[in-house]
Amino acid sequence: MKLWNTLSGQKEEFRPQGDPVLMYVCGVTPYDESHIGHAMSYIVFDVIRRYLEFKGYNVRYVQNFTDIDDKLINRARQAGIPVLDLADRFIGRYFDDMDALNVRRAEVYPRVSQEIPGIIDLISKLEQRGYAYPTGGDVYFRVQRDEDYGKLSHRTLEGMQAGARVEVGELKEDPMDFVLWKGAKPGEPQWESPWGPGRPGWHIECSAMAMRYLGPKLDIHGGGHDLIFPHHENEIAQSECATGEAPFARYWLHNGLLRLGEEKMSKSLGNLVTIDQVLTSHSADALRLFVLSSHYRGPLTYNDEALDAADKGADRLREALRPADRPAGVERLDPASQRQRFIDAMDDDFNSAQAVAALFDLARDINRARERALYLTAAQDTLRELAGVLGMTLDPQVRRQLGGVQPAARGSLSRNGAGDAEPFIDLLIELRSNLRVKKEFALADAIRVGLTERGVTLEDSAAGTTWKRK
RNA sequence: GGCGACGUGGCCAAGUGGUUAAGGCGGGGGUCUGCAAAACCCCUAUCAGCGGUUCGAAUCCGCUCGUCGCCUCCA
Repeated sequence: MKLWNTLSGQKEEFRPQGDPVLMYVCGVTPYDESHIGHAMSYIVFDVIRRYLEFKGYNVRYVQNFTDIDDKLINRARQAGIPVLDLADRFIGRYFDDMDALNVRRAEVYPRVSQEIPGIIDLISKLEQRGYAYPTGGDVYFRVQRDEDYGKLSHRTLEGMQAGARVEVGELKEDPMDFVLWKGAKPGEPQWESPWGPGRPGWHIECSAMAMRYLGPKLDIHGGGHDLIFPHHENEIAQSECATGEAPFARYWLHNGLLRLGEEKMSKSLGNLVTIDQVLTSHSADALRLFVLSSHYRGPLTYNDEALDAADKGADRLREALRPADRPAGVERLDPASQRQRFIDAMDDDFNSAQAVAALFDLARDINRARERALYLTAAQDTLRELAGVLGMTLDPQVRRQLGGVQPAARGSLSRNGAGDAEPFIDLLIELRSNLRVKKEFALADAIRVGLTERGVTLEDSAAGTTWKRK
């Protein structure tokens, strides 16, 4: 199994240190709703985790919440509520979204606000080793002392300082030095420390939390492409300088960024579509299919038409899981070759696009075999299993749930069906079936047309009539 | 300015030296069906442009054009 390592800039054979595989993925700063760029990232790492488990690894998966941060503090001030209350609120929303996307939970979700002692220890260690210095109430990391600084993002200090946007902080020894501890300002959350009251800087928390829950050497560290610099670069610097051990993480994995139109979707640009909004009109499987139909490292452009297409595709896969409508003969459809294609694709740096193609081909094989009355169950089990590795449920009920489902009601409705219309739809179908038996097709067709106009599509088969939302 | 990525059919998107360039969506034709829907079958590309390397390139190299990302908070 090979994966692309941002650190080396090439594909490498995956060799974890041991069992379980230690995996850390940077989480969100919970100051607002999550958007589909977040969905993309966490779907990608969810699939990576699921695939590792499929391959027989145990995975210890940790994801953080950065619940102390400038934006969070500002938002909380605007809203007139405590910072951690605001964080709690959006952490709750985050879990709702991830659950709706069928993203499996991490084993631990450490929060900065609860990890302060570990952070202070880490900064102290850096200070003792000469990698950190206090000044004006803050503590900075001394990049000049770290010979390897820039190795993840593949740039040099000289190259970065040539950038016009670097501002020289008056108290910093070097413009590229970054803050480990911020001195307290009035009205902000603060903790006591050897350098006076304050709060952690942005990058140190991930080092502290990753090391506390996974130890000084991770197998996989993941996040969005936009975290490579400065966040992950700084994480490496802090961690390796503090422990004296390298590498901090053996494999650095980064997903490409989601774009809306010609720009990256981001909170600061304000051009975002929330996960909640997308799931109002598209299934979670469709969103996953959309994300996984292209390679995780490349950029992906969101548009609603693409999601519509993904919905149709997801429907096609669901369709193949329908039970056989005739008794099967002795001949059996063997899914082994498509299964192998799927594995070969995923083994090659998680090439989910090709894996998805294998799934669609398997679906076609099943549909063909159905017409020839072959034994389908084994192949359908394989399709369900492999789709499951990609986190897709292919739940046949899903098509009934979309449309007219309000976001607020999503949580409850997603468990038990379409809501109020369902019994009436069933009644109309029963009526229509009776009319068809009597060959009163004009009336029967009128019912079908009427339902179609209201977004309900009927499908007749030997086994009876089924329906789904458009 | 520095570093990097990308440009494949109507749309989305795999493929990074060599049999017929995956797959999805869309479109056209057909089979099945009372008619539909679904499914199945057939058709729908020579890979931004130019030049080079090679027996052979979408795939390697150079240039041009275009798009995007990072260098500041960001998944």
